[in-house]
Amino acid sequence: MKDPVALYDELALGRRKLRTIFCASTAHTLKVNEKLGAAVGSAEAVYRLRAGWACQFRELSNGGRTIVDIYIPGDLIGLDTVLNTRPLQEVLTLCAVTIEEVPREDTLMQLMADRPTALYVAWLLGQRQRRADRLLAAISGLDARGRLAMMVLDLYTRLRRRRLTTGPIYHLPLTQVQMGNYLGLTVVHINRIVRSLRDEQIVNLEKNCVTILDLERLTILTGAKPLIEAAGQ
Amino acid sequence: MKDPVALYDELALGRRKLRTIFCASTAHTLKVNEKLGAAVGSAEAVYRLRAGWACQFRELSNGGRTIVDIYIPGDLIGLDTVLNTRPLQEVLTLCAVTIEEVPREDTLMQLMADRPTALYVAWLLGQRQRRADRLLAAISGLDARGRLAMMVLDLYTRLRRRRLTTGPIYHLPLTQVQMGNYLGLTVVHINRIVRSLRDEQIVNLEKNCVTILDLERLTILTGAKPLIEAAGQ
DNA sequence: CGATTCCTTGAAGGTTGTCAACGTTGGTGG
DNA sequence: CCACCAACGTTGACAACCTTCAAGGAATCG
Repeated sequence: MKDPVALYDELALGRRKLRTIFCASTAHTLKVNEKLGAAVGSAEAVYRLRAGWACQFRELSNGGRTIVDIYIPGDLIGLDTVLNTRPLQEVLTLCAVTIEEVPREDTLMQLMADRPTALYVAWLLGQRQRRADRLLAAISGLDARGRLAMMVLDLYTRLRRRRLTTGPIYHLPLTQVQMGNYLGLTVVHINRIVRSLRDEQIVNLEKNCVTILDLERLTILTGAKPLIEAAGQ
Repeated sequence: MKDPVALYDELALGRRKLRTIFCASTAHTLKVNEKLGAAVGSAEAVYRLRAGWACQFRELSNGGRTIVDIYIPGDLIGLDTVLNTRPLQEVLTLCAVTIEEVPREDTLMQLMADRPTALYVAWLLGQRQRRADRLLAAISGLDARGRLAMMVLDLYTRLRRRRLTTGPIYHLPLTQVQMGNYLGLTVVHINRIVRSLRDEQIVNLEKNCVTILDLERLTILTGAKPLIEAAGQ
């Protein structure tokens, strides 16, 4: 890259501008299990989670739901779907939530007219994409233990980066059914895996509270299957 | 949305501008199984597939690969990773390919300074995201037959939209190993599913050539499992 | 022709889903 | 306060799906 420092500065500038816009916007509070589109004003808007968690899901004609992304406080929601014609995806709160809303016409057109914010939006979209790709790789290539380990570690990393947790412990407002929808597994199996990871003193997961007991073994689970490996290549 | 027609027009304008930029750029040809970063100039660039297919993948510390997206002629490559610091993902050609390359510093900064192109880039990023989410939902919620059906149908739809195929038949430059990496299955199982779908006269898939025999049943496979269902809720 | 890669098929075993039942928790109203 | 209800968590038995292992066939290219 020609001038990485300039790019970094410009992204930081875009971030500040965006934050300013959202701070000046109207704030709403939502209860657990509310859909964003239905509860708040227009269905097509961009939101920012000030407090609480949410998730994006798709309905399977099956009847089941697949959770494709999890949002933690500070995340922007709806940037990836705002330009799409049909909203095939929806957003659900995972606990009581405070969100800042900016209606579509006010935001997006203005944001994209200014290079720093446009760059920052593109960066955010890239972040979301990388999360999706990581999840895809985990579901596609790991067994149930690896997937759960990846979820625990991934959220842990994201929370730490935002300074939302300090120790190896955090609040996880997901039911086991929802973990199953996120990881492509059934409740029953999630339950078994949770138990086995607790029995092995790797991670404790109960009452919406995650405690990482052995970070090293947890990390190993996310990358290499506990088989012959390491000689692979 | 306030003025959908204006947005649509602006996106179309951005698309034309982007196309102009790429048409004026240098074109490269690549053989099958070449990595984009290594083969062409700088590792950090944005490409456009003029002819041929490519795929984006992640290495599992396992040794295996997970294909997270498939690119067909006309697709832009690298927009989602260009702003990321570490290139944890790579792009591989699936057949002989002609690509247009625009180095990062020339493109991105200019693109994002202009609203129509910035909007179009955001739209493209949203498209890529939706593909990822669809794949995620399929792998997460469908059995092997459903996943393969979804892949066949998805690529069919994309090719038709680009006018790259007319009848219910198209060229698919993926080996069965690669299909497995894309769908989270093993070669052996892919092979069995391919056979079963052919035996049932739903889709014929041999020699890199897909022939859709029964579009209706194929569509059913992608949505509802062939079990009790439909009474679900 | 040999070498490599890809496709194909069978048998055995493991991971995960399904079904069914019960325990636990938290909230609501009599 | 207690009964009740609903949602969530937990556990066992069994079946289905998919992987692994192994081996051979087919196609492509030097």
